[in-house]
Amino acid sequence: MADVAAHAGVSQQTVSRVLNNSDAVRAETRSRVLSAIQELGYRRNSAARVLATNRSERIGLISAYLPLYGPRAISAAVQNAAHDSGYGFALVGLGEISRDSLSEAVDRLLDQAVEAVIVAVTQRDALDTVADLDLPVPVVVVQGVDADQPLAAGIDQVAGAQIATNHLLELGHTCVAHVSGPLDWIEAEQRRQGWRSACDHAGAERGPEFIGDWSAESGYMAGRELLRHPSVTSVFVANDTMAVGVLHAIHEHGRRVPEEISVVGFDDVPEAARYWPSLTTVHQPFELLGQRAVDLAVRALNGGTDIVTDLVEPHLVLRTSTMAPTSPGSPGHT
Amino acid sequence: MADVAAHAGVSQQTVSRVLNNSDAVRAETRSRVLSAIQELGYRRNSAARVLATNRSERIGLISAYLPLYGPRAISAAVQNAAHDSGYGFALVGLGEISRDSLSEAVDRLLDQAVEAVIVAVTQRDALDTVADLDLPVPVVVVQGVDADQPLAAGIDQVAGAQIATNHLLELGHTCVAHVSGPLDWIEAEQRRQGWRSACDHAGAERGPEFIGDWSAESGYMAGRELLRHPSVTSVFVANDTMAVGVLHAIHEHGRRVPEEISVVGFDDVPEAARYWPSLTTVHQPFELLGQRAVDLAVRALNGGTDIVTDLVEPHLVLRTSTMAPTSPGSPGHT
DNA sequence: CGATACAATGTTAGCGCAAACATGTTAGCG
DNA sequence: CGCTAACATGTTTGCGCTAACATTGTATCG
Repeated sequence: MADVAAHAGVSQQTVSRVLNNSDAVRAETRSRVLSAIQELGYRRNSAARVLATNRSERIGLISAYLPLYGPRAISAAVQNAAHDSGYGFALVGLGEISRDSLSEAVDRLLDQAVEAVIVAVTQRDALDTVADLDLPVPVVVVQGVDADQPLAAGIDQVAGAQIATNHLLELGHTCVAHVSGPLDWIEAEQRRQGWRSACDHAGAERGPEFIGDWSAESGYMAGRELLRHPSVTSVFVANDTMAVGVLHAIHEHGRRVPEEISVVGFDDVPEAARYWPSLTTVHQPFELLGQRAVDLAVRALNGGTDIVTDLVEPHLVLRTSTMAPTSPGSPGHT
Repeated sequence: MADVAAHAGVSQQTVSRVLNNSDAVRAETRSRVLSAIQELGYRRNSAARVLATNRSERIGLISAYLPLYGPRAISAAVQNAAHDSGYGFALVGLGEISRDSLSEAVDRLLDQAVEAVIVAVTQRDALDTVADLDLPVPVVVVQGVDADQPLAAGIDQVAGAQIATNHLLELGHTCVAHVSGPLDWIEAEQRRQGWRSACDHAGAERGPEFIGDWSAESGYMAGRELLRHPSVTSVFVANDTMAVGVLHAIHEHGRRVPEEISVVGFDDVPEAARYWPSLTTVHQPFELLGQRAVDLAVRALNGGTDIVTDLVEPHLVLRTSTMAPTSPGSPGHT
């Protein structure tokens, strides 16, 4: 920076002012400095800047299970939103969920001087642990929003599950089975709760219930179990990936979707329209969620102390894996 | 740090020595300092450290198309490998590929003071552009490795495509069609080349060829075209996601996989075993690739100037979407 | 037993930048 | 024409840390 200053015939501080877009610099001086910068290929040292200002303009995200579609989509959305808000972004993925790994994740983020932390780990005890850790920066919880948490943004999982289940009920199915995610996930629990309440509210029978681990393989296992209940004509699966497994099991058993069994997924992964058959599913507005989460963080950084819980609504995407139940023997065709 | 020093009754420099695991500190002193750190909840300021040492111990990754499985898997693998090697990790994803966006990506990484850059953008012109940018840090290219690039690690795409194609040929198919990715992707081009050379080498007919964009939708479109060639009994699809679309098209047309048409994918996504039918595909060892890439970067940082191109081998995963061709009319069953 | 080495610690300086304050320079006014 | 205000720029200082050198204490040796 001193070199640039010398080259432009100004003081180092003036260069700093140009770089920070201070308006106390004459246009002519500014351009002289800018061309000196250009000429020397100067690049500001961000470590020194952070040290001097004590601001990093970076926010951090802690996420677990990044191979899964949901966490991944959230991470991408938060990154985009942070960038749009002029913040840098640091991600740390969690292998397992424990007090130690969470604490290490937080350490890594604080080492990177993040000004706020967004937590996308939707296990109830993980959230408690983080609250326990008592961070020196604002913490925003994203997805898996439960009660009225301090700073939280989420997609309404219960509503999403109800939409999915109601769709099946409105088609005339009298019994809806469910394949859930691991129940220590808040999302899994809430989707299950939405399914239950929709069935109960409609006075419909709750079909058999299976617990998976979000993987296609677990969906397949659940699907095989499901097929031992020949009366079941519809199933709400808690994510699209498990739905792939369920579909596989059904095909393998020689039964037809949707003629004999209707299937609804959750997530609307990009391939969902080309699964076989094309999968009716619940679409979650992750981009919006990311923006909301970053907004909350930024607001907290700017002194906002309001206790906000921000819930956005998912919607159903109708495809061909669902239809009205047919009486046994009357085929129907896609 | 001064507080800690005062609290432990030592100089600030001794605290620094403890934090840096210098062996010139008596054990008793060390523990006294450590407990002072504990007590005060002290945390080292990394910006100051970076400023003083002029080392960030961070490497950066530039990746495009992160929603796709391949780039995503590479990114995760590089992150893990970097962490294992004691390096921090900064990721910048690219929306579009252009000189400007690449240059901005590089800027963002250099702003984060990365010591090396790994480029996972496998478009030929993008690589040229990056080479052009003339970075002040080592650059490692990962995947889409072509000639003998300076520092590069990749998975042998040609070999992978040959394995896939040969598998079909060995089953007795006399004609293998191909659905490729966008041909400006080095990987797409190399997989196509592998398919061509395998066919030619075996003296087999190259079936019709379609160009997709890696998406299931494009695979579906390609599949529909493919079905207008009723003589085709096998197809090698350049990734699993497009294979989903191809399978969808085939099912929709009322034809059976693998009895009438065999399908091979590429990538071995986690769901591949539960697509319908279970998809034979080529598995890429991404974790290994990430390690190799980081190794190259670290070696370059430590003064290694060797011109290495590191190629690892993929392997075929046999599932049920492939079988020997049957003469028309003789069904066969899964 | 004094010289010598080495181990443990302290002291000083500077990394590159921005905040705060000091100074110079111009225009506007009565 | 002299004074003031507003603007443009320069100077000084310190952010928290480590490198390099300086100092002290302690064992070792002939």
